[in-house]
Amino acid sequence: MEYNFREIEANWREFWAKNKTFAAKDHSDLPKYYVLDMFPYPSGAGLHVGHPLGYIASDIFSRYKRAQGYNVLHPMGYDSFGLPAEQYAIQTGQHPRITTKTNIEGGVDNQGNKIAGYRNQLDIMGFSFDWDREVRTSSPEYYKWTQWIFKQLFNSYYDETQDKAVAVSDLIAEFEANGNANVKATTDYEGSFSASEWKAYSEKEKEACLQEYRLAFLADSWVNWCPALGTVLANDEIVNGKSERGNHPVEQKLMRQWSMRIKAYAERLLTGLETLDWTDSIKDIQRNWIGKSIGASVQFAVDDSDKKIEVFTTRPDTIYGVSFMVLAPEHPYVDEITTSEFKSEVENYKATASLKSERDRQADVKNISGQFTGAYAIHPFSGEKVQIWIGDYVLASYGTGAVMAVPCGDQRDWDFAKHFEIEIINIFEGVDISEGAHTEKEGTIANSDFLSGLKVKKAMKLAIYEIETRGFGKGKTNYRLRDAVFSRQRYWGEPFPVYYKNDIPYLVDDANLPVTLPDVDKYLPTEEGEPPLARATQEAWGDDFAGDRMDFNTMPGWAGSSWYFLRYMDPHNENEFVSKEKVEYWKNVDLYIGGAEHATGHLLYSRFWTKFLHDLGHLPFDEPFQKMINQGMILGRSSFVYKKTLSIKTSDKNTKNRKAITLKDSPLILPKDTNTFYSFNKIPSKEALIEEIEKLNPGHISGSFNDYIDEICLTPFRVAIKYIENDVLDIEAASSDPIFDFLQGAEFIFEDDGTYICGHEVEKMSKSKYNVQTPDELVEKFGADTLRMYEMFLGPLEQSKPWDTQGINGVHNFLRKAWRLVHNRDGDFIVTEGEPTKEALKTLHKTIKKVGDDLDRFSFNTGVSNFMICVNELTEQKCTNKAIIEQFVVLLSSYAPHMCEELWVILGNEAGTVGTQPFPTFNPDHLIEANHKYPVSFNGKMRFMLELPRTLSKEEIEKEVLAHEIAQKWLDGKAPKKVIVVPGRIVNVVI
RNA sequence: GCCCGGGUGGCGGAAUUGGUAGACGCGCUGGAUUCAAAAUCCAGUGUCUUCGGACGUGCGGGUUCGAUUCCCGCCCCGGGUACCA
Repeated sequence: MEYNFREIEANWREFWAKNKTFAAKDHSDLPKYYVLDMFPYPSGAGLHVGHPLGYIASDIFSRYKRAQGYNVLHPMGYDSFGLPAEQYAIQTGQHPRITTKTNIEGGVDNQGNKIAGYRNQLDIMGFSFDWDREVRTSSPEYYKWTQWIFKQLFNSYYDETQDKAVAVSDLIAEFEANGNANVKATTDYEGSFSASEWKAYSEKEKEACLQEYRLAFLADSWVNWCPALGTVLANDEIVNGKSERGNHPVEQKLMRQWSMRIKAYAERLLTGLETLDWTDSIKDIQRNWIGKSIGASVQFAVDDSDKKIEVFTTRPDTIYGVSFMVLAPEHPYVDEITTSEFKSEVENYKATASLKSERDRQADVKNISGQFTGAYAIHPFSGEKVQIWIGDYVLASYGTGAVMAVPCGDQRDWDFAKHFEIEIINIFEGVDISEGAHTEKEGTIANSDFLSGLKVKKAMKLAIYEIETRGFGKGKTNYRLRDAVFSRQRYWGEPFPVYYKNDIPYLVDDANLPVTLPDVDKYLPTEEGEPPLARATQEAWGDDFAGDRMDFNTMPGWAGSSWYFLRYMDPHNENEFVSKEKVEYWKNVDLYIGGAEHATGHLLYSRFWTKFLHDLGHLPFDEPFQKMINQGMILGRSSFVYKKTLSIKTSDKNTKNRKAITLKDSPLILPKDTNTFYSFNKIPSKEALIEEIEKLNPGHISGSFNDYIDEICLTPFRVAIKYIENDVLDIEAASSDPIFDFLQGAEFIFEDDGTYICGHEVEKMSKSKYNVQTPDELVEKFGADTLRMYEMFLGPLEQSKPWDTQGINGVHNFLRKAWRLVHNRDGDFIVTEGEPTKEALKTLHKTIKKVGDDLDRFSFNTGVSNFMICVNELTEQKCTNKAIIEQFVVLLSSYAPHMCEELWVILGNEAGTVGTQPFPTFNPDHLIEANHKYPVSFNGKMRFMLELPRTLSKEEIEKEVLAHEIAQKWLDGKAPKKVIVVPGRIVNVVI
């Protein structure tokens, strides 16, 4: 029988599905192991070969863990709320629910495109997912519990005394008993009230106060508003001042929004990182994002005013270096403190600053701007008057939105002072600050009263002490992490379990969850600018409707993904989000595989929610993902054909049109555009092209032409990679595709062998670049086992690498060779019983050791190499021994499960059991040899190999080596200075 | 600018604790088989070479008997972040 992968793979997939071979048991005496993949958003474009990379690795690892005797939880689901389905709905009117279902289950979209379906695409890869546990974040059964968790957050506040989340009902009880005097909570509330005052508050006032404590709260906050998307965005959804999705501009807007008080967890999110087995790079990204800085908050009184400006500084030791203050233009005090003399200038500056987009401000780092307000602050220690300025280098959203400027110790303050000719006080002993600030946190403080003569570190401590004892402020830790905006003005997301009565938000009762997403007539904002859900009629909300109105927002994408790993443990539980018993058994994720791009979004929010649910006693752990591996991106390899229509880039920025290029006032004459395509190795050189142009422009082109013209080349056109094999273009097939009909009737300059060779470039895989490779095509051509092994063979999992199918034959051949190990030329099955040879045992055990070690360190690519070496050796040995082959099949089964199941049955074993066989045990005895081949080096350079018995002593080895004729030659009669002998390894002779 | 990764043949990559640099695969070259092609098999394949050997892991130094691996300085590429007070 030939290796008929199509038939074999189809049969086994059916077998696994029918027998639920990979179902995880919730009750087991076996130790548990939880392997999780980041679940995908099911887009209409389907999977390309980059997506399954991580899934293949996690699948291999799951199978390995099962072989090691673990009860493995390895689920898959869909992060199925999201923008693309909604955009599609806006364009086509099709309900996102339907689009989403089609994208998952396959079918035809309403434009007639065939959709393969994520599930089908995943299935053909032979993954050992426990599909009975599938979750979809957009299903009401799932988001019921997302809403429930939101309610817990709403009903909790962060108690800083206990350092955990506590029920708001406890807080209310405390307010009723003692007011807020003894409450130490993470809050935006600044006032104080007594118990009787609290009791006198109206319901509305009470709720307004509580909102400032709740972990999920409504607040008017400056949000990132994206007009093009019609929604607010979280900080992590913005890249370079534009929306991550669609690259639209984002502006600051004050809006009433749901937020999450993630700041309360800043310190725990930071320290928790130390317990995690994640890459340093991801941990660093999170550390930077949290952005802890230690210093002091100091109050500066404003002269002739009762206002006090609070600043945060990390350098309280430099307080005597303060020569001015700067407020953010948006700072609330600006209008009040500005003197009449400077009113109009300040107004102008504020207007200019507000017009500048976030992006402009970033681009404008070099441009120093600011405006004096006319007001002065009183230095708390020296009592001197310092000018108060506003400047857009101070951000309203960080710290207190105001800084004490110390130009001698901060470069930005220094630049500002220089620019506006403000005094620069030097408070560093023996440091020259004429050319720039002294920003290092070292040196001795001078010219600073009680701080003079102290080293920076000591001065900092003393300064904070004095600031506190004299009542100017206190030591403080500041975090860059902002509270996370949790509302989105979109349709396709979780509705909030919230209704309003007299503008007071109330939660929907647990018994009435989920609040299901109502149908609407259009997926667009209302004419009044309300979110799409405002379109839903009371009937559309059905029984969910309560109060005056429902909340019109939906939750952001990260709501559902923050806890999905918990739901897999207990996906059908109707009474709890996960049962205590099950979460107690499965605990947190042991291995999480996914992209590094979620470092500041999903990975931070999941940690936040996990810690929160832990605080409430629902989870026995407070970190969701113990170990994480970030797979690299698979890049596309785009192919190009080259048409002889010259592309010219000039250093002259004004010349956009190549035909407008002029030389010595007369237009540059270019060779006529042709319809001729040059094969890659036949492309005329730049010199040849210039020569051609010279002929057309006699006397105009000189040596300076090369300086003037940056680049001159044929015009490249992309061609879909499906028409290309080993860079050879199938002209006939490509030109019959309407997208590439420009090839029809074109002339071609071929290679000498008559083929047309394409050029290529490595870039991101995308539809528009015609370089997308789907797994489906490759599975059809080579089989899933080949694709699985090839994706692993490509290189280390964590590294980005270009996709190139050229090597896939090599892996396919390996599997055929493995198949032939037990089949003769006629395809008949052949194995021999009896004792294996010593050689075969050595090969097998060497492979067991290496493959096992490779799996333990997630080195899947070297694992594939080791299988290849094993098969090469066994083939050479003509080994057909059953015992050896069986062990080999078990070893290989995690990588190539279909073929191994088949071979396992052919070998006479029970169907479907290869995956539960114990991982073969390594026996080092089989590797021990009587002799060792010593590499013998002279001065560190290997000269010859010498096989010697392992029993020899150092002295005997040295004697044998020196007596060897090649050694004699290298010694050339001289005595060696030294001989290093590492028994069982190497010999190095120093001469 | 700062913080993380990374730089090894024509290509993807290997070398796990400082011990034979280039495993394995692709590609390429030659040969066998074939009417021919595909497939398969065999041999070769870092560079230079006076065929003795010399050089060789981004560059320059250092430690060591021995460095892709450790240390110092620099260059380049990828990712993150950026008036963060």
